[in-house]
Amino acid sequence: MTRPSEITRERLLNAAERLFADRGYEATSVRAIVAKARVNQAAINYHFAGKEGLYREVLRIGFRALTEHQLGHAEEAKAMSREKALGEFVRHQLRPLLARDDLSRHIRIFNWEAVRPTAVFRKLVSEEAVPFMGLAIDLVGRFMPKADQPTLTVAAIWLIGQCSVFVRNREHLAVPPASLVLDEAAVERLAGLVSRWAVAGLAQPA
Amino acid sequence: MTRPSEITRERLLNAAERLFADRGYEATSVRAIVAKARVNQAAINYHFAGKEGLYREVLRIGFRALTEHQLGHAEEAKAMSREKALGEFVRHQLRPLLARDDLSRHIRIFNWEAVRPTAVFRKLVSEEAVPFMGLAIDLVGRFMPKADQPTLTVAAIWLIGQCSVFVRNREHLAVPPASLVLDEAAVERLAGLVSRWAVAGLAQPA
DNA sequence: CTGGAATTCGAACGTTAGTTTGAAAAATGA
DNA sequence: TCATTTTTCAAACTAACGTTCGAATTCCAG
Repeated sequence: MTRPSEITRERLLNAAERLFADRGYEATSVRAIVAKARVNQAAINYHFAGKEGLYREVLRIGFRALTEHQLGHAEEAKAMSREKALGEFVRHQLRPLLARDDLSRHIRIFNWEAVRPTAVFRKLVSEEAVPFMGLAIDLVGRFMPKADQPTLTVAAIWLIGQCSVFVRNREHLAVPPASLVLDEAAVERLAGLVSRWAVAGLAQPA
Repeated sequence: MTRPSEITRERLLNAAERLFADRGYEATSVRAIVAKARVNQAAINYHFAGKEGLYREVLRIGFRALTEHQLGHAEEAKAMSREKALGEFVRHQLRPLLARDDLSRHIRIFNWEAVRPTAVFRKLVSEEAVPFMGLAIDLVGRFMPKADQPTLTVAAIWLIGQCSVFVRNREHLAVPPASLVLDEAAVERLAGLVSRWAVAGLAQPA
């Protein structure tokens, strides 16, 4: 096993993750990736058998990281009150508004996929079980113990959508007519507002 | 004034609107547009000075139609109870889930812009006053008479986002794990659910 | 060392994108 | 009708895209 090529692989994955998070899959060219990674043009095809292969790998890493992060907090969440648990969920979803870390980038990439799912993504979700939606369904289920499965599914999507609208429109919100300032305090307030609205909506008698 | 070319113009606008609504701006090629419109390749550049010019015109038409439609219902809305008004707003936003008419296509195009705003779109919203957001702010203001402007803005975005998540993810929702059937009855139920959740969230004491 | 495998490299390939061109055709007003 | 303008058309152009290629280089076990 020879692997000094690991450096090139790592550089490509790192550069690609950032560019895919910022611009989405289609708008990111392989030339931009190899330039940012400072490797040769043909490196992507050699190491990942093409742009799609590279993207698949980035998605896989994102999946793993996200579900691990969520599952890691799943136990704690069960111990919290349902209101507290929902607040944490919302705060986590709004994270990309401020942070520029790995987790935020993963969320942003999946936000791209929510708009125009690539074939790569579709295949991946069908192959790998995604406990993410399951977590959201469990969460809303604590507010609606008597609801049936379709209603819970809708409620979970509704909850996720409430957060993603802010994440996705981040650039939009900073300029008029919205003119939101998105500093740390503002995001904290935002998370508080959304949580309270969501709690009130879910907790009401059906 | 000579204008037998109006036919070509109209055909281009019609074909372009449908393709832009389905695939977004970038993914729609001029060759696909002229093929669907059954006109010559160079027609777009002759009549609209390029793909961007055509898109700008489609956006302008969409803006006008949407705001007219909203303003047309603004008077009626004021006469309704706030709950009824919000229900109508939600139902209108969810319209593209079922219908394939002009209005639905316009909404879908703006849903594309919500994800990756084009330069054309940015310029247009900065030039033309968009009373759309104002309507949503007025609506949520009826539930939160004491809230300040930033909170109202956030609330309006929140409300719009609740609907757009379903519109945007329509294809996604039909397959597992969500597996939603989106027939007329289901959309009606969905609008009812979202309305009630939103009302409960907004109406609660701050 | 050293020979064979792994990796890097620059150049080119074939395709598709939006746009431009200049001549042909159609429409218009005098 | 005729001279002029407007509109259509087929073809070519330039740029960017993802990919492929073969030679050059680097790596590592024997």
